[in-house]
Amino acid sequence: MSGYDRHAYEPFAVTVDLAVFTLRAGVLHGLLVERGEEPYAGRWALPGGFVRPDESAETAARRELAEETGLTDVSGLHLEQLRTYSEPGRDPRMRVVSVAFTALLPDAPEARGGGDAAQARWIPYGSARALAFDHDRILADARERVGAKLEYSCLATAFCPPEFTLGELRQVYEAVWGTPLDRPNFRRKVLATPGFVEPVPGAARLTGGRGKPAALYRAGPAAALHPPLLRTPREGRPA
Amino acid sequence: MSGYDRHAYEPFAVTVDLAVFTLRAGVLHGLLVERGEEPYAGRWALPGGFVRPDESAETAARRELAEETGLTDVSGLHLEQLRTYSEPGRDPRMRVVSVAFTALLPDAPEARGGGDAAQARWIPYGSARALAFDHDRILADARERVGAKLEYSCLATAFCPPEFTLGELRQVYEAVWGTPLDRPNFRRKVLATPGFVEPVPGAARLTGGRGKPAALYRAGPAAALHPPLLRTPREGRPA
DNA sequence: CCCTTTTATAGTCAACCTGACTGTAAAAGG
DNA sequence: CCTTTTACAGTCAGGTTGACTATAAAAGGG
Repeated sequence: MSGYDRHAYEPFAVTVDLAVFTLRAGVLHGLLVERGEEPYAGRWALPGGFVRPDESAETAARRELAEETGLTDVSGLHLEQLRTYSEPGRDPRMRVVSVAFTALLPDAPEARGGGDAAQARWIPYGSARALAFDHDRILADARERVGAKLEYSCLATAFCPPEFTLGELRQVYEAVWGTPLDRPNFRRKVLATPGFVEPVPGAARLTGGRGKPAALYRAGPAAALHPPLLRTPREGRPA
Repeated sequence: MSGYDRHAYEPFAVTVDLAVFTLRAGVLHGLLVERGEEPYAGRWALPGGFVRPDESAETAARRELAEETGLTDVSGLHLEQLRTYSEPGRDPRMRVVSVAFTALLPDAPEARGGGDAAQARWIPYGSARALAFDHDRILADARERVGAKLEYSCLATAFCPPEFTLGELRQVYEAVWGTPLDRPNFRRKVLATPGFVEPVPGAARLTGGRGKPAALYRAGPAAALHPPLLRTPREGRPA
């Protein structure tokens, strides 16, 4: 903060923007709200809002998340800072610096357009284009970050309910990465990672759809995956 | 931005803080400035300053980096957003939201206290305690991030001059991770990763200190490491 | 009620990667 | 000249991964 005591400073508006993801029927969805006013009236945008004077960005993000999803308890949800977007001109009205967050939800309560948004809705990722402001880019950055974190962290369980099958966990990876994974290999890898998942002791089995019932698991205490679960490297980079 | 059009907003001051790292004699150093005024007068702090109205945080960070290091060309240096710190009360005078950046320098020009700081100096990481504001935490977060990125990216070359030996590259990993690495295995791994480094074609050899002269390499076109170069997992997490 | 489809789970096998280690070469310093 | 230091080549066993086969247990359709 060398310029701290010498230069005059200009005030900025500070907002949070939320890239909220969930899985519905094995497809990655993002939460979007329809704007009611100019600029970008009628366009879809990420939920978010101003940071209040007594809040940190994290606190504001969690408050907005609760307002927008209609969930009464968002304390256990995964919420993580993505990055801050501060280009001049990203908001046509004034100078706005926005701290973007990524949130992951296990199930998808139908979004009630809480707060002040006209309406909120879960949209399959990729089917919404031309969002307001620079929200297309924020959403893409968030998805990329989530995909990368699946490789070396236990983040995937944040998409799952408290008890889940390994098939559901695999669907998280497949939906976010957009690649099918080998079932037996995925199973072996997950079970070999200490602390990733732990079996639910009771003779617990679940019948969701067709095939053989699957054993239930809970998220384990581990936060990181050692060694990581890597996406197939697209191609070797040529020298 | 659901609250965008309904709630009044409060202005914030927006600053950038820089965690600048370099290697001197194989030891990780951070760039710190001594504060000349209250609060925290006389204490060490991260370099940084206010974001100007026509700047993005990235632009402001690069400008401050040039001012603080005295380098005439900082365009090629690695500069990356770390995260944003926004706790109320992190600055006793006013509401300041700070976007923190991490920068990596190959060599260490003796820091001239450019800009407005009383003086700027390279301090071995870990020997400076009780920095001003929340800068201890920012610096620790930055080091952790750099250590993690060394695993799965080609970031290490950002600490090296344009041409370097594999020994120098290995010292980067050892200094940031605080662990000695096996020389032959490190060499094998780096050379087996396509695009990480490429040999300097001329009969290029360098004599730095003692032993056998080493071949010179340049940074290659790759940005990511596949598969990653992992730190030894400290210990298996107990179930 | 049988047969097909779907999913879970067990297991095999070869290729690859990694960590630990040995050996040789080429310089500097005493 | 001998020791120390660093670079570099190579070996070897164990672990991990990707590809693949096989079996079990359910649902759905005829």
